[in-house]
Amino acid sequence: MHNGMQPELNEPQATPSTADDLFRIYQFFNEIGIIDSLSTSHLERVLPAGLKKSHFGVLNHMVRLGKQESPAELAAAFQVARPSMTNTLQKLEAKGYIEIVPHPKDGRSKLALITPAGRAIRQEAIEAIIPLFEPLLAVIDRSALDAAMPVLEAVRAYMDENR
Amino acid sequence: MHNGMQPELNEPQATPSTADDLFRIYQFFNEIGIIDSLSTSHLERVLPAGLKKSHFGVLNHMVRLGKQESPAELAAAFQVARPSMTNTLQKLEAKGYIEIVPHPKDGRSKLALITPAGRAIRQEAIEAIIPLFEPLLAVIDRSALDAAMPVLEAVRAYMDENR
DNA sequence: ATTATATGATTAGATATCTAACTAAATAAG
DNA sequence: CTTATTTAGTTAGATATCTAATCATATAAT
Repeated sequence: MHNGMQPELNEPQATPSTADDLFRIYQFFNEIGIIDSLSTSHLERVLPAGLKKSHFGVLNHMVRLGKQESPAELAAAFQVARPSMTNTLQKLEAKGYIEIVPHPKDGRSKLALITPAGRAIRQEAIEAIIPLFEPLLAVIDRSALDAAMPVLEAVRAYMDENR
Repeated sequence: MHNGMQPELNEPQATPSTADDLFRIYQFFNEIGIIDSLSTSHLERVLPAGLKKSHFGVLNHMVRLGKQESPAELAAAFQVARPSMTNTLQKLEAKGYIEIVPHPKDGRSKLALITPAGRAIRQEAIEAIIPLFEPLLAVIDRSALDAAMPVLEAVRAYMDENR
């Protein structure tokens, strides 16, 4: 249904063809791309207060990790450009979900702190997400996820290193 | 390294916990999102003539499928909004890679045709992509892909149906 | 100490994507 | 037939992301 590189159809069957492998990889990334855009729109449709995926991600990260981080650290954690994180943090601050204070030890840097309102909206978001994810458990079970995750992690690690 | 929902740590081990499954799904989508952004930037760094992933996707789709399609059909095939496809096609037409003609049977519609220049740049793009994908064959082998793809396809199909 | 380099954050500018609204044409309903 | 609805494409407006450039501060080098 979707696009893909041209597979070579007349390969000998005994030896796995490199062209075919490359075609599989292309299909793999295509599938990844479609899933990402579908899951992002599904997610943002249920997030409260007009939160974007990136906004929820940061709030959730802050609650989970429980430590104060600089914009640069957050940008690195989420693999986004620094100006993108500046934008995300400005939006969150404007909505009162985080506070941005000067870094006590480094005059160049800052620290992002989650506010009580930020914690509350993050909790609300999680409760909105759960019914979104739950039906998926019928489609992909735990063992299928267990099989897929290492592949995803290997691909990500490779691209992360060879950036 | 990345964000995720809060896993519940004190679950009984005998029964697989639903909260843990939900956490896995969240991690899964996170991994998907990171891979998509990394692979998109890797891809666009090597694409010729400033082609975007979406531009290459359309050209490649046209060559592979070999039939003339309308903007609406292309938007559906790539799961993007129609105005997005309008934009993509206008860029491709401006660069001379496609031509857009009226649909012979439907006055509302149009047809996108690839030009010789479009075929040439698509071929050039493929040759640029191959060395990008090849090292990945050392990281993910065919059997790992075989294991992962059905999971991806199941997730995509579910989200596609429950849009 | 002074200068050069590296790092953190932001601003500026570009662009791809989205939703909502609009126009035109085809199809269905009456 | 005439009208209502659906479908195709585009325009308008908003926004999240990116790269390049700028400014400030910290660290290294001389």
